[in-house]
Amino acid sequence: MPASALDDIDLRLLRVVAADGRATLARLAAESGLSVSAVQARIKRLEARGAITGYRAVVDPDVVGVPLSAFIEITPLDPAQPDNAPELLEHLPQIEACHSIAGQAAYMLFVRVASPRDLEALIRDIRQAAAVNTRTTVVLQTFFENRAAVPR
Amino acid sequence: MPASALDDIDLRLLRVVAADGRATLARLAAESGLSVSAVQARIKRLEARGAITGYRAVVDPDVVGVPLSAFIEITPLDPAQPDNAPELLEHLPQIEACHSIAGQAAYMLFVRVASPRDLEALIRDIRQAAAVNTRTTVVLQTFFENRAAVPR
DNA sequence: GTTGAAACCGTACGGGC
DNA sequence: GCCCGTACGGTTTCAAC
Repeated sequence: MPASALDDIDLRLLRVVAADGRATLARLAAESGLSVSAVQARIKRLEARGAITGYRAVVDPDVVGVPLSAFIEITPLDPAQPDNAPELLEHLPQIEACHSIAGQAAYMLFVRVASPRDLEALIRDIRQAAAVNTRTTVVLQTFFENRAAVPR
Repeated sequence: MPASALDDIDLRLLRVVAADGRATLARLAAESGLSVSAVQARIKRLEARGAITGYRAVVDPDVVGVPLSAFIEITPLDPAQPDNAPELLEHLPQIEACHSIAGQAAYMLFVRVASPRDLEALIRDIRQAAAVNTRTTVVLQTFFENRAAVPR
């Protein structure tokens, strides 16, 4: 796949659409100085190239019943075994993110659950599904998250 | 602020729109069995109630030049001082999320930067801005993230 | 990239349950 | 209260340039 670099207008469009996924082509055109059609062609290119991987509504976790979140670091019980923890854990919808990390643990998960009781059950499920030890850090308060990551 | 609970249709709409922030009212109507007007009224209610806090395009960090991410735990140097680290750090755009946490550290940050060099500079900025110690865990690979968090 | 025209969509309003 | 149908203006789409 080719990789003609993003120019300033692309970055500008990405910044706007990252902040407002429903921005109209007309607004994007106004903010970039291009015509509506030119903007549309660029957006389609950005989607095709994988620069834009999707669009989502941001949902308040509290309102939909998952007010408790936590970081869970996991480490395989047997380092000799093949390690495919991400695949083994993918089916658990409470796991919002899964990163492999440098440091003592092998992976860092970010999870959302309804209650401490559900967190306990989830940790049990994770340990069992992936044969890992866990180290859980409960989130007390979230000051901000989901901030758009398109550098100026 | 009232809080009439979300019914099954609301949750269904949230699930669809969380996965596809550009889903049309027509599609939401088809998937929920309601008319376009009814769906529109519900979406507006969900936005007004704060169940939907916004819409965004998901941008590939690699493509926009921030391929390196990390978790940074921070702890105030002087526990006696008033602790307003989140406000002191808000101006740093590389910080994508800031949570206060239970455990040894006070806050967990998630950051994105272009290079190890930039990570070093960011850590220095954080220490200086908020008068904190830091403990950084570099992300080696992200298997998944941004998974929609609307429970079934 | 641009223009323009047609199809589609979001919105407001009227009405019925 | 919640829902449906319709009409209008804005938006997306795609051809031709």
